Amino acid sequence: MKQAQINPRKTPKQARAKASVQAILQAAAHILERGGLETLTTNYVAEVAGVSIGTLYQYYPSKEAILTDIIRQKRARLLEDLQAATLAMRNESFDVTLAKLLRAAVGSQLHWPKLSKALEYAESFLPLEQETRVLNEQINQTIVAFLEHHQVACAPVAARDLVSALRGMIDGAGLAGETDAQALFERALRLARGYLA
Amino acid sequence: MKQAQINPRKTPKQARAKASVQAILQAAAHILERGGLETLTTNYVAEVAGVSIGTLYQYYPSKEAILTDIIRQKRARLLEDLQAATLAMRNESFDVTLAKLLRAAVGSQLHWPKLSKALEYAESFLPLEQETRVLNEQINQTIVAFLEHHQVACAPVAARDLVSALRGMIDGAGLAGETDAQALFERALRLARGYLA
Amino acid sequence: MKQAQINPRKTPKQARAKASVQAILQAAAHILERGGLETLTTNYVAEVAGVSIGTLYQYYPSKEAILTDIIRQKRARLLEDLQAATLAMRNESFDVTLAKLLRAAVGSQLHWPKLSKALEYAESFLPLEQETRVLNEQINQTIVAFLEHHQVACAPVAARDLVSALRGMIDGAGLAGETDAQALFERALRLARGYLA
Amino acid sequence: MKQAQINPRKTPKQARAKASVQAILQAAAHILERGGLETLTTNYVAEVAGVSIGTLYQYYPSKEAILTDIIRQKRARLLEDLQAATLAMRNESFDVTLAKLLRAAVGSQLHWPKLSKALEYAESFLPLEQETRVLNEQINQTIVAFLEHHQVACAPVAARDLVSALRGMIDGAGLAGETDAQALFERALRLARGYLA
DNA sequence: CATGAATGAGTTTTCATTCAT
DNA sequence: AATGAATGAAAACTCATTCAT
Repeated sequence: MKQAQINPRKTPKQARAKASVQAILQAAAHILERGGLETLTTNYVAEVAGVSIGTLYQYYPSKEAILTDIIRQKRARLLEDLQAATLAMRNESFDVTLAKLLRAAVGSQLHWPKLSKALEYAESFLPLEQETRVLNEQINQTIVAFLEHHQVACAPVAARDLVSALRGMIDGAGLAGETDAQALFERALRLARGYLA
Repeated sequence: MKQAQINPRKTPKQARAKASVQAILQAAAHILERGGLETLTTNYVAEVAGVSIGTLYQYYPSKEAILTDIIRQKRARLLEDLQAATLAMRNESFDVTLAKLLRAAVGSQLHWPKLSKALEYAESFLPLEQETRVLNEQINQTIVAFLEHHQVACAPVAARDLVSALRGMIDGAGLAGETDAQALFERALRLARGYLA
Repeated sequence: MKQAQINPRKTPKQARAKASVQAILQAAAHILERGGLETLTTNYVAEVAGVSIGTLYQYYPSKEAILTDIIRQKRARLLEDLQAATLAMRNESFDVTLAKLLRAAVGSQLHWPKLSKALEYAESFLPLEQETRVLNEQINQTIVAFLEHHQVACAPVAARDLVSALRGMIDGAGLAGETDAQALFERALRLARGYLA
Repeated sequence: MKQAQINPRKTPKQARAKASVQAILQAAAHILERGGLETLTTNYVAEVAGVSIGTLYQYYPSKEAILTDIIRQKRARLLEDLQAATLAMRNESFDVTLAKLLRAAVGSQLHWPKLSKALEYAESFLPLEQETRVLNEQINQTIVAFLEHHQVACAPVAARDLVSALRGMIDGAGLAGETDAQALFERALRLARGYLA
């Protein structure tokens, strides 16, 4: 098993270059959503992105680097949403903040279920780069902080349980074809409240 | 996108042949548990199984067929366990049967978390053969029957939610290094009871 | 390019063994007629013949040996027919003997055109064993003798031309789906008579 | 029985790419002429062509695709020659045009007899692509038109007979080591004229 | 910077043949 | 003699990655 270089190669400065990078990431995400990890090949990503394979390798030194970058972006956005959800937690009831958190979670996963599942599986074998590991840690801390603020016992374990259970549940619903975020949110709320009761 | 043949090629009759097939399946499972889907190659499976590549292809026409067969075996065993758990449900309290079900679920997944996760991901892109689809349906029916027997509303949706949430949670715990089945079982119980309350 | 052993391994003496050899040859011929050389595999021949692959190798040391034996049989039968056709040539007109020869040629090829073509192509790369080379030589001699008896100039070349042209023509008709031996025979007669005029 | 993809993969645009494709086709033709179909392997073709196996598969998705393309090229050239031969047929005698046609036929086959035979045999099991089927049809039409212009009865059958008989005869001569095109041409003329008399 | 042709290690898969039972 | 499980060399084919233009 070779250890691929995963840090992005160079930061694009020109507008055209930024567009290429975005096109690559979006193409990869589309491919994952349609066919999963086993259909993700660099040549295909370049083709769908409308750039040459050479250009792709200008910005990403390996296929893993692309995957890692998608994960990083997703995590960064999720962290933002979770932090926004807990921003006012000191002045809010437990239920209100929890609802905000769950809406963020559902929103981040429901509409691209295959993509979510593929990225989740990819995380299990990719050597994530520093930045993404930090993001994951911050996501975890955000949940832990919320739970501890409300005196939940064993907050770290509870946070892990909730995160993985909710991921599973939302993915399951998405793969089964559900699209009604509100309905799913209500069940997620039941799950989380029940577990924490 | 090539559609691989997934039905086993011939049924081994002699004892020696059965041993080969078992060796192949066990080798593949070991490889998945150690390195995940991306390390599963037919040559490597044959090597670990201690058979020649030709022998492997006598019994399985493709890598996908091996994966499919592992999934089928796992599902068959899980179904057995779940059916055993619900056997006496008419004379038992809700909580007692639920506990039996959750013990079966935890037992089936906790000790081979990477294998579980890999198989679960594999299911999402493999065209499962008839038999496995039937097994999955029966597993689902077993849960649904249990829920309906206790007047749970929307039993089908609840069954799906619970199954996917629990799978996520148990995998998450296993990948995090947990091995204490009892502790995990208690949290799983909280999750399930809370959701169904 | 390995030089395969092509002589039959042992001459079957028991009735059962003779039946096995015949079954093998017929199976191979059927397979060639249906799918050509590229579908002829030893395991498939054994399966169609209803014998085990081990039994097949009891009688033929290689795939080439089977092909060679089919060719030998075909050639032996053709030689017989051609010799019968020329038996009375000293007391017959040119046209009468020629007609007999052509009937034999058409009869030997028309009904299994793909088989004929496959064997013909196989001859071009197989190291034919002694016996078959002798048969081919005798076939040629039979034609040459006939032509010389009627004072045809350059009989050896003419014999070769006629044999290969007629083979091509009969195969072409057979592959095009013709089955009317009489009609084809008449055109073959025109071809041969015209060439020799 | 797997159905291989036979359409060329991408059309080479740069000069370098065109050179690669030509090298591949020529290498394959050489290999066929030297050793026949059974010595034609993609790795060997790539080696002889002086390109990597990957390059070969950039342009041809399978061995069959290479064969098909060689056939297509051969047929295209033959059609050109036959059309040139019949261009002035309305102002020429039957014999003059026929001679031109036969020179084209002899010229196209005599010098690469094993290649011709291999391609002819390959045609019998390859699912030819549209373009080659059209070429074959046009070749046939060219002969039929010539025959009909001279009031030959049953022109379609006669065309088929002549084409397959001549192919067989020329191949037979070539495989026997003949290289004198003129001598062969004269015998071909006798054959054709005799048949059509 | 962008392109796309070329590379070749690595995988999958086949099939003639052997050999223990 | 017959069986069929096992073998492994060899063939087909993929795809991440490099590099000349």
